[in-house]
Amino acid sequence: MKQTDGSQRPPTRKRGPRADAQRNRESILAAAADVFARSGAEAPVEEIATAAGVSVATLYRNFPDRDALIRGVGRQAFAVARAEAVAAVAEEATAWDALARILSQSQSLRLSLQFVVASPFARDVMMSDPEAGESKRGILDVLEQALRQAQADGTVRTDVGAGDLAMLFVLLVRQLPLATMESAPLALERRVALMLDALRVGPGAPLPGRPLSREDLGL
Amino acid sequence: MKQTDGSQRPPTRKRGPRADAQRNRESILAAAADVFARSGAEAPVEEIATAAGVSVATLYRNFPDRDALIRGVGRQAFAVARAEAVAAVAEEATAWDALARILSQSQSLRLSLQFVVASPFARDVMMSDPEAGESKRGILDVLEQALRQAQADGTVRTDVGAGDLAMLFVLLVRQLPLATMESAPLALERRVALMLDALRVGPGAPLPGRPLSREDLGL
DNA sequence: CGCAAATCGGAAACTTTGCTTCGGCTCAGC
DNA sequence: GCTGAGCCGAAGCAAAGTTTCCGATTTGCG
Repeated sequence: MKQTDGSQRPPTRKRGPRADAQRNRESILAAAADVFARSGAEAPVEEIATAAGVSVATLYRNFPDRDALIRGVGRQAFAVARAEAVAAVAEEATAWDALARILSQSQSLRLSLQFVVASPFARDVMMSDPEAGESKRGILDVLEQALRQAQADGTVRTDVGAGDLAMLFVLLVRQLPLATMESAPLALERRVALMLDALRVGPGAPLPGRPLSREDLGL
Repeated sequence: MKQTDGSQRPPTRKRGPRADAQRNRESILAAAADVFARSGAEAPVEEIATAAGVSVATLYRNFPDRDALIRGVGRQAFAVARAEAVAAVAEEATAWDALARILSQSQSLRLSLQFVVASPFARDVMMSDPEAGESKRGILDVLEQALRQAQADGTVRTDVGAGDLAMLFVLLVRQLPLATMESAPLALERRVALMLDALRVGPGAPLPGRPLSREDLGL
């Protein structure tokens, strides 16, 4: 676990990074978030560089090593996830609505949870980063409180905890290798909807899309 | 995709395999099923050999290459899974009971589905094996019919198909890397129970064990 | 009991895959 | 236009896994 880091240095002394370099840094970050979300935190660096439209060497200029890249992406994901969770709680009428919105819509939450529970490597990196730690705590506090509130409201079954939530979510959000790529996003939506239904007390809503057949999985 | 295969040749000509060799072959098969189930179909061969208490070279004597090993384990898993599915349907009173029993108890079904939907590699191997193909079809026929029947009985929601079932199952059955290893089996049980609850129409049963907290996942 | 063939295990050879660095070329910014 | 920050292709490494070799051991039968 190295402590190197790709953050822009404080604007003391010297010029800042060149404009195109800055642009590159951002598209790397975006591409990495994307690739990590889809293929897990151990996705090869080259895939990310390609997705970002730069060469590996360029990626390495911005992030000295894998750790730094993970940290960069993770920090951002954590921060955004927290903001989204807070916003959902503030804006939705009920705890259940907030929970449902967060779980079904926050890309950043998916990535964040993937980092801390699905990948031992990313987990180590993020756990040793104080800044990320704070965001992480924030996310979980919000989530846990929303869950408790929803349970108190009687909308969520009381025999699940925040740990169950995180676990289910991480597992269900992974995408299967095959499964006729085009229907993948819909399939994901269905799984999450089903999970929410499973958590909820009382009758839920019908699932989006149509039932998946054997053929959809190539069976 | 090679076509080599480790099956015992027909008893024509020559002596059969030596007794200890036969024993080894079986413990390799068992160990492999175990390791594949836990770590996925791309688990290193060495891990399997160790688990079986033999050396890699010995493993390679029985199964000329990775393909052959996968095929050996897969065929067996498919066959057992089909038998278990058939037995469940025959012995349980309702389609729902059969479905629940199959999904929550069949180790072989887990492995089988993992092979065909979770691992591109194993999928290729198994898909190109005619013998396995027949078992596979058998499993899915039984499963699908049980699902349809349960839906007709009004015990399972009608907006899911066999594909959804397979997908959910495969995803939920994977075990997370961390999560304080000792509680892993229980956590698995909870996930499957929750999934069954999600599929079922009307009120289900409480989940086994206790709610998982943040701490259970080390968060 | 003793031999020959079958089998085994440790270690070496080879392959693959992903990470990281190098060195010359290019272009943004003054 | 100059100049250094920044870019890219390609090469150098390292780790991990697969597969093969070969001398040592064991089984099964006479």
